[in-house]
Amino acid sequence: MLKRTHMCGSLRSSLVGQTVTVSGWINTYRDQGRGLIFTDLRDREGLCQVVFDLEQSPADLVALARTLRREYVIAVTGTVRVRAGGANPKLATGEIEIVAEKLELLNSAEPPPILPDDHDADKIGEETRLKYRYIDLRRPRMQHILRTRSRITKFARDYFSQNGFLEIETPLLIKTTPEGARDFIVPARLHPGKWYALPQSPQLFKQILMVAGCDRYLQICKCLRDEDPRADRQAEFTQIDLEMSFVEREDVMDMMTGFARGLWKELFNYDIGNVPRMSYWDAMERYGIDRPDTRYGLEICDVSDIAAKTEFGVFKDALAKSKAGRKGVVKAIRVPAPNEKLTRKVLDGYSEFAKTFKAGGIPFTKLGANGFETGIAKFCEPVKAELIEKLGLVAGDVVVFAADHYDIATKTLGELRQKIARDLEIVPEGKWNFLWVVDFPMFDWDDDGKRWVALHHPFTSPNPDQFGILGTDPGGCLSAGYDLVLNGSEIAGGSIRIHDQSVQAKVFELIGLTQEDAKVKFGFLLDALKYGAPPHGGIAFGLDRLVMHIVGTDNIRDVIAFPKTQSGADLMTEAPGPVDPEQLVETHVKSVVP
RNA sequence: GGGGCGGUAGCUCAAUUGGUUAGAGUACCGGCUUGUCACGCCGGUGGUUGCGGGUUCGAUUCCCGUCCGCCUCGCCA
Repeated sequence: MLKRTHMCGSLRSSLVGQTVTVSGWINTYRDQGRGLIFTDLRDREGLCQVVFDLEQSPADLVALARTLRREYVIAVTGTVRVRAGGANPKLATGEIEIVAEKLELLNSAEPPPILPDDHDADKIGEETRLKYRYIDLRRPRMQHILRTRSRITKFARDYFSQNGFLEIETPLLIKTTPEGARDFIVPARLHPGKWYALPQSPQLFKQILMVAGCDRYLQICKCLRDEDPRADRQAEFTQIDLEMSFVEREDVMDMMTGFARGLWKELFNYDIGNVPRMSYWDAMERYGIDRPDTRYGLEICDVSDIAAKTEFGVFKDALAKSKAGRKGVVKAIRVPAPNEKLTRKVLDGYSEFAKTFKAGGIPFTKLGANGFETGIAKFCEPVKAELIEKLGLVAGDVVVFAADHYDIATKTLGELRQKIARDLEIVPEGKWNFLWVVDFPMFDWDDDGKRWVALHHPFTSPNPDQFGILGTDPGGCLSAGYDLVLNGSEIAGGSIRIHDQSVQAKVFELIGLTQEDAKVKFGFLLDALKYGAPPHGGIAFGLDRLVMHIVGTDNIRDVIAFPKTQSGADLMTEAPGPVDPEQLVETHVKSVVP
C-alpha cells in the first residue's frame, strides 16, 4: 500500500513541487475526455483535487483511473502543482492540485444510497442518513461536529485535570433508583429474578467517592433514562460529571465558570465575561421559565391587580382559581414595535399554541394613538392608565396576556415569549448569554400525591442560611442548587449535597420516604454519610447540548455519532431486536408481548 | 399515553375532480468531451406509490386499520 505522507485537506501551495501521497475517498469524478480526469479526493481533513493527465501517463495508470467511481477508496502519489485552470476559492486546497503518478485502488464501492456532500445533505431524509450513518458521517459538516465534540472533551479533561480532578469510572450495572426517570433494566443471570439498572447519572457513586476521600472527581460518562426523546433529548446521552469536596456553592460555580470561560476562549477566542446570576423566582417571574434566554427583552409582568378591576370574564375566572395554596394570576408581555409581524392571524394562532400548555387562550390588545384597539381593547380601556404605567406602554405596543393558575400562566407566557422572539426574529445571532440560576426551592408541592417532591434531587442541600426553616417551611426553603444556562438552555445543573445524615433523613421524611424505605433504597448512601462525609458538591454538564450550542444545531442527533430515533431504535443496527430464546432462559426472563 | 405533519425511482420531489403507459431533477450505466471543480452535451436502465383491508368499472388520490420517521404535550428527581 502506498504510504500516506499528507492529509488531503491539509495540502497548501507551500508544498508545490513536492511529491506527496494521499489516501481517501473519491468525492467527485470529472472525466474530461481523452486528455484529463479530475477527481476530488476526500479524507477527514477535507478535499483536494487529483488530476490524471492521460497523455502524459502510462497506459496502466490511465486504465485504472478510468475505472474509478464515487466513494472508491484510493491512494495516490503525485506532484503538487499550482492549478493550471485557475484556483477554486471554495476549497481550502483550491490553489493547488496533485498530478497523479501512482494510483492504488484500495477498495471499490457500490453506488452509495446517499452522497456525503454537505450541499445537498440538508435535503436528505434523516431516516436514510441514520440507516447509512457511515456514509453520512463522511460529510465535512459531520466530521467537523465529531471533531468539535472531541476538542470539548479534551479541553474538559485538561482543564479539570489541571485543577486536581481525578477521572474515575463508576459502574454501569447498578441498583435501580426509585425516584426520577424510568430506568433501563438488565436481568441478572446469576441472581434469578433480580435486575440491574443502567445509571441515570453517577450521582450517588460520585458522592460516595467524596466520602472515599477522592476530593475531586471527573467522569465523561453515558447516562440512560428510559423516557421519550425530544429534539434536544436522547434516552442515552453523555454528561461531563463533576464533584468536589470541602467546597461551598461559590467554589463550584467559580470552577465551572472558569471551565466555560476557558472553553469559549479555546473554541471561539471569545470572552464570556462575568456570568450574571438570577434567582429561580426572579427567573420565573420575569421569564416564566427556570432557564431564561436573556438575549432579548419581552419580560413578563404580573398585572393581576389591574386585571381584577376589569369586567373581563376570563380574567375574573382565572383570579378566582386556586391551586397548591396559590391564587390564579393574570400576566402580560409588552411587545414593542417593530411588531408588524404580529398580525391578527398570528395573534389568534397564539391561543392554539397556548392550549398545548393547558391554557385557555391568549387575550391580546394593541395600544393605538387614541387608546387600546383590537382584541380585548374594550375591557382594557377602563384601566388604561394603570396598564400603561405598569407595563410602560407606548403607542404601537402589542400586549399579550395569560390568565390561569400560576404555573400554567407562567409556563404559557414563558414559552410564548420565546415563540414571539422567534416570530419577530429578534433573537440576536452570535451572542453567548451565560447565566447562573440559583436559589431554587428545595421542594415543589405535588397536589395529586399530596406530598413534597424534590425539585432537583433529594440529595441537594438547603442553602446554609435555610437549614432553620427546612422543617418549619419546606415550601419556602431554598436549596444550594445552581444551573448554568446558555441562551435559554440548561447546559449544566448541580448543587451542594447533603453531607449530614440527619439532614438527609429529614429530607427523605419530607418527601414521604419512610425510614424503612430510605434504608432499602439508599441505605448505602446513608451508611456512607455516617462515616465521615466531607462537605461536597458538584455539577454535570450535558455534553450533547453543549456541543449543539457550539456547532449551532437544534437537533441532538447531529452531535451523536450513532443516535437513536424517537422510538429508541437504531436504524443502522436495527436495535432493539429479539433475543435467542436460550438467552431468556439463561436470564430467567419470560417475555410477554401484549 | 395524547395532538400535529409526513411516507411515490437509490436520493429529493411532482402527479388537476378518482381516469391513458405514475413524471422531473439527481444518482447510476453507455457514448462524446484537454482545465473541470454541484463540469457539460446526447442516450438509456430504474416503481410492491410503507404494509393490510375496504369503497369503486377504475385508487398514489377516498375510507378503516397498522408500521415507520419527524415535531410536540405529558414524561425527563
